[in-house]
Amino acid sequence: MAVPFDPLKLENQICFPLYACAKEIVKAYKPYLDELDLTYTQYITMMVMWEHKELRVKEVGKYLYLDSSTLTPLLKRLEEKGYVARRRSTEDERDLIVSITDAGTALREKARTVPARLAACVELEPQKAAELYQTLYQIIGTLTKKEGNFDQNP
Amino acid sequence: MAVPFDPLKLENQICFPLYACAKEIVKAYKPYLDELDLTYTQYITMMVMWEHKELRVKEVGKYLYLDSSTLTPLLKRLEEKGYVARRRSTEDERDLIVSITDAGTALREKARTVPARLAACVELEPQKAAELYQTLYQIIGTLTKKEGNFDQNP
DNA sequence: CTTAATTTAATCTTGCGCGATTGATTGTAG
DNA sequence: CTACAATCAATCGCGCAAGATTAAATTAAG
Repeated sequence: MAVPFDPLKLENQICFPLYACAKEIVKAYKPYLDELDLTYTQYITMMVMWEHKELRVKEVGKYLYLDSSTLTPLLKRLEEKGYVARRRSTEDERDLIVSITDAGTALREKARTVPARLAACVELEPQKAAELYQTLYQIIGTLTKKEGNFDQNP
Repeated sequence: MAVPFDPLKLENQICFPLYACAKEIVKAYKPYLDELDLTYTQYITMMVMWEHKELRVKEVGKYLYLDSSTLTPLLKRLEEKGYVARRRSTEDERDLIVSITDAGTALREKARTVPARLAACVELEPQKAAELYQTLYQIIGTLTKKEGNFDQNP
């Protein structure tokens, strides 16, 4: 009665729940991020800007694993909303420098309660969360080392 | 010297590595799926079709956590490639029935080696993979039970 | 039987995400 | 100093995702 293991069945995939879970989490953020008029990607971009105040587009991309084709239009939208400023570097005009504005810094206060409210939705035990965190970064490390060097210190 | 825990720092997020990891995995699939002329979403859709042969769009969506606004154009593309057929149900003309074609079934053979080749890229220990699998489905279950009833038996 | 509510796929709009290309700027080799 | 390579941000095309709306078909209620 041994049922042969089928590697092409959806339920035997490890990648599918990862894909689906990421989507569901982004969806869970939506009501909270709507209050801030941010999408999820804009939100994590603001996190990077809250921490670093001023970065080149390239550096933002290193933190988020995104490139200019995604970030350029996204940063323009954040600029329209008034949360960041964009200007060319005078030393090297190829670089575009993104910096946080006062409105961007103020937005951080409005965002303070978001992580806790989301955590309440996810209801994940701290130990499992820690394991998940470690495993995910291990996979990211394995995959990004193969192609492309993601040294986080530019 | 206690550094206060900052819930708005990117490195303190559990959701960000989930989001980034899902993206990197889809990227890792790309070279293998390019050989099949499939995108990742098309690939998991084909998995559902390989298993079930014939489903309504609604049912495909239940398995993949996707709705018609994503699936309708995607299934049309799979139809253009010749891997699925689309027809209205005669009993209930609201339902559109998707069925696997011979070419779709044949594609399964070409896809057989994909899971193993991807697993080789990810290099995840079986025990960690099992933990990850369990945790992800736990989160998906928590999030999808809040809004929307995802009973997989229609 | 007729009207109203429900279900379903399709459509529309917005915003990623990424591969590929472009164009401007800078660095380097001869 | 000049040609060539490298490095950036920006652009383009395509394919998701998801919310909102639409239109057709079916079911339920009066």
